[in-house]
Amino acid sequence: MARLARSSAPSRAPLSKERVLLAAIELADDGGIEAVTMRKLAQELGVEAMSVYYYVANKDDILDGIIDIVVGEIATPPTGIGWRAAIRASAISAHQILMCHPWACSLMMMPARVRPARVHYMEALLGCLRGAGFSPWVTLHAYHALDSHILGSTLWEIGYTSGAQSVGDLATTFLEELRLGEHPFLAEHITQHLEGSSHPDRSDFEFGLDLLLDGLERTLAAG
Amino acid sequence: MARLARSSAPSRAPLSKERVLLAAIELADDGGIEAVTMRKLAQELGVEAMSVYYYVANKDDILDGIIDIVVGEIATPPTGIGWRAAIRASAISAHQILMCHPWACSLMMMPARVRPARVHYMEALLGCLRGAGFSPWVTLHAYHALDSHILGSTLWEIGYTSGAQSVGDLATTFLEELRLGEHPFLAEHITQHLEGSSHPDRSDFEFGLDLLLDGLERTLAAG
DNA sequence: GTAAGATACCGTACGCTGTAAGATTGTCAA
DNA sequence: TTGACAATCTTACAGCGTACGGTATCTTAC
Repeated sequence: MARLARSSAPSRAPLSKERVLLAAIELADDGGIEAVTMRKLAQELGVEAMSVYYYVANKDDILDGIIDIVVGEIATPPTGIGWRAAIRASAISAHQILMCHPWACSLMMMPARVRPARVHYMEALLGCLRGAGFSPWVTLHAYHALDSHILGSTLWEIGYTSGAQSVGDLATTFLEELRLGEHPFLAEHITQHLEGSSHPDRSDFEFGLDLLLDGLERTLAAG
Repeated sequence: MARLARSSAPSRAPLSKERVLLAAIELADDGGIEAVTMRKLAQELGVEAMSVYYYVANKDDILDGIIDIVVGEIATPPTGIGWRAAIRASAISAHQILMCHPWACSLMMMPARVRPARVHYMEALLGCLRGAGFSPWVTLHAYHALDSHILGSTLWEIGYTSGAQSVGDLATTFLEELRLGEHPFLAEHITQHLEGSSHPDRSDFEFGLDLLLDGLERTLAAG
């Protein structure tokens, strides 16, 4: 009878840490990371707030968990296509994934948040660099340069694409508040952003990426 | 009499927006950005919480204000020493300033926070690039690549230097939780971080910076 | 001298947050 | 039937940003 009661009320699947984390991601995708509160999350799951704590230690555990799920979606550098193409593919994958979850970038910036999927990603990227013949020293810096570019550039892109309600609003804000007339180079820069992709072949992101890869390639050749 | 009463009670200087912001910076430097609450801030100023609102619109106004003060400390690219040396000097200045205010990096990542000092900084950097002969298109990407590197690398450095209470703690955490034995490249990477500066001449930060500058120099020559 | 108004600050209150502690219910084994 | 365990809920609390309105002091005009 009790068992039947449970199965006859399928409107609420049994909770699990995975279901909690997936609901949190959905909430964050919809309303930003500040929309992820324990009460809203519980409501989304058809449950009371404190019930969530049976599956997670605290809110930080949730944040750690959801960025690790996102990081897990990033393609690690594939083997057999050369280090440069492999790293390029992985970086572009990371950029794409992070653009789908605008909240993830700033969360990932906190270096404390290193969990299994990120460990796996880091290991793969570092291994790719070392395997390509880079010294441990160059590998250290190359990793950070790549990581910084991925997170930093994506963050800027998110800011420009999702931050403004309309192009007009943004332009007005800049013009009035920031006295853009007195800042011609900044005006040019913002115009470029507002006009969208500035180049047919290569995105903003890829330009900076190739700049780094070129530099690394030359470092490797100079050995 | 009343005027005398005020001047005879010099224990509390009159409030001002500047005093509020400076107190907020001090609070953030000491206890991280989460230590900056309206009540603690007011207490620091010898005042009640709501009094602060006479000088700032809301808490976001404070956050905007304090990062703009920090950005204002960054040296813009000096003139007369060539674009490369100028940008290098400015980037190193930014890195140093941001390392002194560990909370500032993640705050700056939010692209909404663009206020006068940052406008001035952006204009100077963009102008330096354009003046060096870079096209608007390359300048756009160069700016983002440099900005990403400054914020991203500094953020990593902050995480490694201020995040862990002790080297032992950190190593133990990684070893046990992240199964570092199964991740040799990551283990190598972390060891490099824990051993401190990996190169006598050039810091971690400068290596990635020079990688970018090299790439830009070549782009300019190939122009 | 006195009234009016501006300036600077404070008290109270509200709705929100994360979460500690303990009660309650459902399920199953002995 | 009894007890143990797992899963969930109830209640409560301290802290957060801040809306609203009050109060004391200073400035100015008449």
